[in-house]
Amino acid sequence: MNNSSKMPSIDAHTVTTYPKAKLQHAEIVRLNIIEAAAAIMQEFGPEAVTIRRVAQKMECPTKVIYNLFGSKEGLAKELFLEGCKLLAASFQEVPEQVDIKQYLHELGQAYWDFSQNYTSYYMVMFGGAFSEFKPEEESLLAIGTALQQVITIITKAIEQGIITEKDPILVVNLVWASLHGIIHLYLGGHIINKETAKALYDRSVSNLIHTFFRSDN
Amino acid sequence: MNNSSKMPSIDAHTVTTYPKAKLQHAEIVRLNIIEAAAAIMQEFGPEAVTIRRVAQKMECPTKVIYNLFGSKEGLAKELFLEGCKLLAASFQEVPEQVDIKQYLHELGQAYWDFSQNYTSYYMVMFGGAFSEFKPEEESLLAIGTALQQVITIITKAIEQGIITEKDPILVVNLVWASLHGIIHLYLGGHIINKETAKALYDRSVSNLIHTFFRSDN
DNA sequence: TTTTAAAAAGAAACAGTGTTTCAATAAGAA
DNA sequence: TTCTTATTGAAACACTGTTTCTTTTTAAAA
Repeated sequence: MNNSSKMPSIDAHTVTTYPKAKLQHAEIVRLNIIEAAAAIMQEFGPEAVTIRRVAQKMECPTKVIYNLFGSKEGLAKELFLEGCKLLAASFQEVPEQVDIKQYLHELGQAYWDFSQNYTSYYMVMFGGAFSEFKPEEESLLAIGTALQQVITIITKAIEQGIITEKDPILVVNLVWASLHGIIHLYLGGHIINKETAKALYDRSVSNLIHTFFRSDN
Repeated sequence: MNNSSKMPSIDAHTVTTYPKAKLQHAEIVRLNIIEAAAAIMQEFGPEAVTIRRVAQKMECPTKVIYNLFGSKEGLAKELFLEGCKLLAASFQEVPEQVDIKQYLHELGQAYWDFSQNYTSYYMVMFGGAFSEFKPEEESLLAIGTALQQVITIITKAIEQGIITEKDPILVVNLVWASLHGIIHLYLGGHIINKETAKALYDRSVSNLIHTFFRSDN
């Protein structure tokens, strides 16, 4: 019985369908709409996320969504940020390794897994699934946060002198872009076979690590 | 005065706006529609290519386009194939170099230039600009043809033993995907600055060549 | 507590999309 | 010339993102 705080007994994730919450709980409705949109997206793909469909799932008029998000782009941005959180969480689940190379291999694997387990999010974030949405400053920053773990480990490797390149962001961008390229060509249907794509991916991870790390060991 | 062949004196690129050509010159109309779509796309971007707009430019009902292409996807495919031809031409304009490494550098530069000079085509071919279009067998083959020049030079390098990896397709895919990743992140707004993107690109080209070629020279 | 002004609801409409229908029309073969 | 087949071209359908507008509700002021 933890209904202690200011809000009356309303659980955002169970009770609050739209009409009961209304404007006094605008923030809760907002979160529920994002949740509804995410659910539709994950089940039917990003193209299935239409304002009307989200409104229907929320049993509310489309106007409510426009009041809270301004436009579809506004809702898309929230899904983008949600995806960034999920990616960050995926990286954080990778246990830190003493062997930096091994650690990077596993972070690379985590990135691949994310793209396969959350394909819709990946396409929204990096595949342009919502063509109306282009990442602005806040969204770009969220990607930076998600990649923080990778940036940190690369920076550490540079400080330890096992990576000769001085700019960690440059290294991260080179690695990120290369791996993204394979994932994106696969998701776009240019690489037909998943095993082929994964083999390319693993090979690319190895090549990249080999490129940036000193030759010995 | 070269109106010698079977067709009466009709120049596809000047005279034949839609109503005059009609079905007796269905193939000419077809080509004109592709041309009109391409013109709209290059001037206003892929999202501006709508059936109605193309039909308006051709002064014909939308039905004609559906009769000739079946769907918007059918028209998108033609633009895709058109782009493949342009990419192939871009590669062919690169003079063959005796130094294979140098040649690859210049082919890499040609790929970058193509993405910048024909951004709309690039987005249709590799960026999923027409979400309804996914490349099928014929389209994938057209990409292969466009990349033929690269495949050939890689194969030659393998035969000469200056690339140790045995599978030329693997090498081409790794290079292609990596470079595509950078271009795509740039076009998608994830890399804000063009100079940054180009620097990343050049560095990636160098890294890739260094990875696959024997260490000496 | 009553009045008043602002804000949100909720349906309906607008402008656009890809696509299909269907009468009127034209084309090529019999 | 007649007949059958295919094309025309406008209109409609089902969908999209978005906006308008009247009714209702809400929160603050008197």
